[in-house]
Amino acid sequence: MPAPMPQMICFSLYAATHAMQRVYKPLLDALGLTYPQYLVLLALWAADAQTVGQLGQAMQLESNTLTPLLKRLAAQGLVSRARDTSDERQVRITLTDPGRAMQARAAHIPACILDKSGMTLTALTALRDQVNGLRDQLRQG
Amino acid sequence: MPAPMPQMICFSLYAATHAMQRVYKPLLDALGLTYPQYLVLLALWAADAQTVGQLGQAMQLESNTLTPLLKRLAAQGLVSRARDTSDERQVRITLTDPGRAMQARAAHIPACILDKSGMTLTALTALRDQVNGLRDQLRQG
DNA sequence: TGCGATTTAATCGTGTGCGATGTAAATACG
DNA sequence: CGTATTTACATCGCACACGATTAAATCGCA
Repeated sequence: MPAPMPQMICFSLYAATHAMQRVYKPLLDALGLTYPQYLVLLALWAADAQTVGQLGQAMQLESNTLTPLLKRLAAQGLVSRARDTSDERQVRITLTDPGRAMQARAAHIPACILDKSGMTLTALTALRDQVNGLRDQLRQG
Repeated sequence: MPAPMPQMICFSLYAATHAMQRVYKPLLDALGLTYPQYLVLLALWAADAQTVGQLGQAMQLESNTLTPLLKRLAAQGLVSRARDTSDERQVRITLTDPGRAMQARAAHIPACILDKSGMTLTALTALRDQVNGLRDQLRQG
């Protein structure tokens, strides 16, 4: 697709993101998770009992996307959704026992991805930092 | 989101792609286009009269995604869809006059994106090549 | 204290992505 | 030839993303 640069970088990110998701797909299917659901669980494994808004800030998503996704995670019994008692506007998302147990069941995934990326950890880290830099520029611009 | 590397690069791409689409959004809204629709038009501006399969290969998308998208472009009068006379299984997508005219109406977009990226053309090119390299590795792995 | 403004989620409609399946045209092969 | 297989696209269902709107709780401030 010959085109001026900005299109090429945007298509590049678009295609790489889809390619990445396709690599994750079979691994996550075995756990009954989608890619965004997995990302939310990662956030909760790092810090449990976050509000919808906090998760939204971490993932850069609004409640219109997160609410249905979180309801599906709750329907699977991986998280519980409860209004915060001190501020009933907020809904706090908490891992259940199966939700915490899922972390161990997903523990092998990072190594699989690193393997399939065909890159060294160092190169991947450098690439991540550059992509994050672009993302931050785009956010504030 | 503290997590092992592969998650960080995957989330990095995920977030950067969304950030990129948010930058394009207001520019494309003015033209009545979505981001994937714009990418398809870019492909057609580069090479007109492609089949659904050829577009799918360029975009790495299947007909289940492209068919409805192309129908919306056709409904807007930007492309026409016609069975290939020599092989009726194939549907050939051809730009209409308004579809070709759209190229001029979208000509200012690349400069806007480059500006908002806050990066030099050289840096953006290098980043694109790295991301494409990762994408290719993931595809074949 | 009371009432408007703000904050936080949820809901609704549209448009992708994608697995699974269906259908018709073209091809392969006995 | 005629039938099986393959190819190319379309259809269906589900799960994101996201703009716009709504509803409830909280806050600010007279």
